[in-house]
Amino acid sequence: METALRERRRVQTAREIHVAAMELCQELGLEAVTTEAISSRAGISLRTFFNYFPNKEAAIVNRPPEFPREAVRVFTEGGGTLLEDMRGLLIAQFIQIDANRKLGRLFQALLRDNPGLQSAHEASMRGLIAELKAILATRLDPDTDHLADILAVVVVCAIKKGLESWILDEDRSLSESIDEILADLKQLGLVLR
Amino acid sequence: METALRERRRVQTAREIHVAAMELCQELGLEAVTTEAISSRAGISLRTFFNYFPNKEAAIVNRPPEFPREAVRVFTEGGGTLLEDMRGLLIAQFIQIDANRKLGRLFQALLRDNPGLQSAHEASMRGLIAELKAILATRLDPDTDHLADILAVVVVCAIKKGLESWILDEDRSLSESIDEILADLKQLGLVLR
DNA sequence: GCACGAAAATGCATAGTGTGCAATATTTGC
DNA sequence: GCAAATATTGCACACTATGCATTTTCGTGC
Repeated sequence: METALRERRRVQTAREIHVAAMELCQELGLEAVTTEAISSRAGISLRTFFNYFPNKEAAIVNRPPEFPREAVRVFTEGGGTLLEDMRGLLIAQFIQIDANRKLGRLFQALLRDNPGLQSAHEASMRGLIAELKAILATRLDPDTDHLADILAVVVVCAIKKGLESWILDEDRSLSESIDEILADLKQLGLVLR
Repeated sequence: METALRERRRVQTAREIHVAAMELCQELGLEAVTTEAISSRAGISLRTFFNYFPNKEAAIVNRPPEFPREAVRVFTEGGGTLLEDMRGLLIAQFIQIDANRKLGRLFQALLRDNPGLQSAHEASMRGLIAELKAILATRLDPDTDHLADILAVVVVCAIKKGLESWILDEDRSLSESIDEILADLKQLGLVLR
């Protein structure tokens, strides 16, 4: 267990920086936040901040949670249609966000109020898109597998939309939002015919 | 015509900065390029550089050409299916790029070789997506108009893919690439059913 | 032509960013 | 406890980006 503990500590530190960054952004607005202030609140040196994140935007945005391995396995082996099986994948993903609903809500608010976060957000989404692309590729026929990346973009875009409406609305249930996303995708299929 | 001349001059200066930035990026790689060097090569002061662009990435990426007004009008009034009429829109857009094919090719190469340009590129694409969203909204039924933004994302993503393969391949014709884009979109419609 | 005013370019000062490097501190396996 | 690996930190430094005051340029009306 050499790495396991250190790894956990690193994750913990990254999280503390992330939370400090988000709080400061909420209090002062993105422009007024400095890496210095973030480091100070997180209880680390400025230099250490840059060991964890390349800039303040990245610290605020952090990374979206990965798709859970188990859900990915079920999806790749899944027996339903693509969209049906996607439902399980999305639920597994959303559950992780739901677990930190408070931070999630805060982040969505920051994103809405600070346009300067968009680029960093999209950068972090690229990772998710790449992941999803690989997952989708396992389910696509040889004649449609070149669509994997564009399909991944579509789904992640839909997820973003779903998150926006879900996380800002207290009364919205998880499955409600997901079914809305899937309905949108199905409808998109019709429009593109 | 007080502004017209000045406006043209501004556009010209912006273009000179843009070209200088691209050349330097090609010669030295993104990391080694400084705003100072760009300004110097463009024959302006560093301070003036920041009157035109917020950072070096933006100068290299510049902005994609807008959809030509006339083509937009034809599209919104168009009598064919969505995808059929989109063809005209894409052709009008690609023609503008074709007019500066050399710079376009250079830019695609820079984008491929310098991952640090991705964020700035996507930022510039957001403008195009917003534009396209508004255009598409004019053609969508009330029951599908909430799909305008996701549809715009899909199309722009397809355009990006088309550009990548088109602009890097000497022998590829404009309409060939566009038809490939449209075929992809149609196929995507099937996959999403 | 010429003077006026708007727009653009510039110089300067300054706060903030991000990285390399070397020194120090901490943790881990033994 | 000790040695190796890993993490944190301080420092120096080059670069980024902006506000502000000044100068330059240029189109306009006389």
